[in-house]
Amino acid sequence: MGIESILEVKVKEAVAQLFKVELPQVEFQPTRKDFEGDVTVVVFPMLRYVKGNPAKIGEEIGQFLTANVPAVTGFNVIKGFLNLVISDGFYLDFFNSIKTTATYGHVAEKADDAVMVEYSSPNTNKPLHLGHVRNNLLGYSVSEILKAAGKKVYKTQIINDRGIHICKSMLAWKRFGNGETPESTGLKGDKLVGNYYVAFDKAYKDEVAQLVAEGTDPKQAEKEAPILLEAQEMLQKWEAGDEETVSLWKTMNGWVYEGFAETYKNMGVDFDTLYYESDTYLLGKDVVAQGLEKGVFFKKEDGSVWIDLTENGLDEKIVLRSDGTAVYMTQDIGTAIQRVKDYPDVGGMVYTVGNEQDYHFKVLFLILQKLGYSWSNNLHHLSYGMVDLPSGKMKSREGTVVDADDLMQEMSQTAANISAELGKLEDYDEDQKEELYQMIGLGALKYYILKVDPKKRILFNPEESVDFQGNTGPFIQYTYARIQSILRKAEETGVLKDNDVEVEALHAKEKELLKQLQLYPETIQLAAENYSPALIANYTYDLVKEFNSFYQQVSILGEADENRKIFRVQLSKKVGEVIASAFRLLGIGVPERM
RNA sequence: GGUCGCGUAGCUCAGCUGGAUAGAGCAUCUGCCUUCUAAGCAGACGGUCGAAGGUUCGAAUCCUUCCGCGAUCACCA
Repeated sequence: MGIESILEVKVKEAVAQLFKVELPQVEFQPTRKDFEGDVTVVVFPMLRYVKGNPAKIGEEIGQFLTANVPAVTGFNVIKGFLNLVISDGFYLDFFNSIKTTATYGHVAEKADDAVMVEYSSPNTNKPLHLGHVRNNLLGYSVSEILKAAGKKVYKTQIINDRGIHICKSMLAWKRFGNGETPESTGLKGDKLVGNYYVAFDKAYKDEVAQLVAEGTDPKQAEKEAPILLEAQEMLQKWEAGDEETVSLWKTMNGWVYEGFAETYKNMGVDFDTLYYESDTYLLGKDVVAQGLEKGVFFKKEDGSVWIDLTENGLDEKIVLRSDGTAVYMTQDIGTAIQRVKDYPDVGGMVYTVGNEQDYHFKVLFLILQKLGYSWSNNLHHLSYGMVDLPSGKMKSREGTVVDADDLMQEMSQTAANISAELGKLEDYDEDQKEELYQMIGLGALKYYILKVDPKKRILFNPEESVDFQGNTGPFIQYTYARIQSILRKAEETGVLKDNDVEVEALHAKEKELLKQLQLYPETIQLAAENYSPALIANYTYDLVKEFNSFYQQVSILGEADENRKIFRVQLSKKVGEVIASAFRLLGIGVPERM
């Protein structure tokens, strides 16, 4: 049990006894470094219940706690802040209670409480770019965090394999492709298909320009360019099940999937189950029909179906076209319901989708609530800001994108360059080096993206490479590697032990480390509640900074006292385990050496 | 125009449901490798927390107005 929960009870007891008042809650905070003490009780909020001078009240509570709580060995009061000094013994007991717990900080899975996390969900007509990277890293990490907080998690994505965008790539390939394949060109499938998407756009623009030159109104030209009309015709053929079209669609999608699979593997993300838009785009129509009967929706004269959300401060929103076909919203309603049918233990969902769709999800969740689904109160849109370049938005059609594969490759290369300069890995073979560089490069990239609050937009400057020093992934990996180095030496000299040891008078740095370790479980809970990997990243950074300071100031293996040496090794080991555990939640690996 | 989000040091970001003198990293400048990995440590420099009001014992945090940036307001997905 954490010190605060113990103190909470005792402070209430103190107030009850001293002032005959019941406190509903007590406010704690870690004592600031400039003051003596470990935990601070804020007296001000008590003034609503206890009348008097806050300093004096603090004084009296402090005396009570020192006399009645063994863990409290002293106190001081500054203004309305009661700073308590907590005994070394308390922190040592805490450490002994967790030091061999491999899953420290994690909560055991509650099986009845599953959640489905959707992320990635790319279009299948072009390669993944930096925006997808942020999406994937967030979705994956949040999934891991939710698991650590005791949820059962299904990771999923909906693959947008249908629609006019695919037809554009298909058409361009038919026209200009000469039968090219990933095999014949040596290109990754998604790259190949993406090239044709760009080729389509170029041809389209040329045609529009020509029409305009021939005197057509520019707006009309944009609608009437032959290649666009042909693409639309292709979509109709696809929907009608035309054999040749469907076959080409399958082939080209297949190429893209192979390309994506490679990218996902390199990125280190995965999925438990997949949904394809081509399977789900018709879902939801029945639900709309039922909702219409129930009066949730209403029909307009032209036959289109709408929902009126004006009383919720939103507008009217269409859920079915006048020709009876599904829109985006119809599909999402259907897919959500389908998912609960497929996985009945799912009681909530998380959608990792960019913030340009905030409105869509607000509406979707409201609709599902009005339809009366029990799980509709546990839906969350994990909304994140765009990743922009200094030149503005990334646009695939214009080629101003930071390609995911290229970026990961560059990061590994940077790691390799730095590593070669430092020259600490002379005895590693090429494969080991390659694996390590990838771990470090990816670690830098992932940390760089995940440490930022998801809501904020990221400005990514490809000219300035991602840092490897300071508050970065490699810094944390480096600290982990250092710890492993100590542990290897400790093992050789026989001081790597699990037994509890008596240590008197903790070093200030040891105590700080223990306090930081104590925060790990609540940090996971907080990160899960807020769907925020950034909290995990920042926690880990603080822990690592604390360890490096400790490492620099005290000698671990050079410590003369045997018990203390063993304790410091144990402490280092635990810090290493927590680093590894936290980084696993971020999807980042940790190296034995670097 | 309506709605939503963001605005903290030159740059990139922390700052939990309001709490003590607003914290890190990068950059710049000082020190520290014959002792556990210097991708490190210790320190200096750097802030009217976008602006103005308000609530409060106390506001970067909550409320209002305004300014700036972004997104969104399709029978596209």
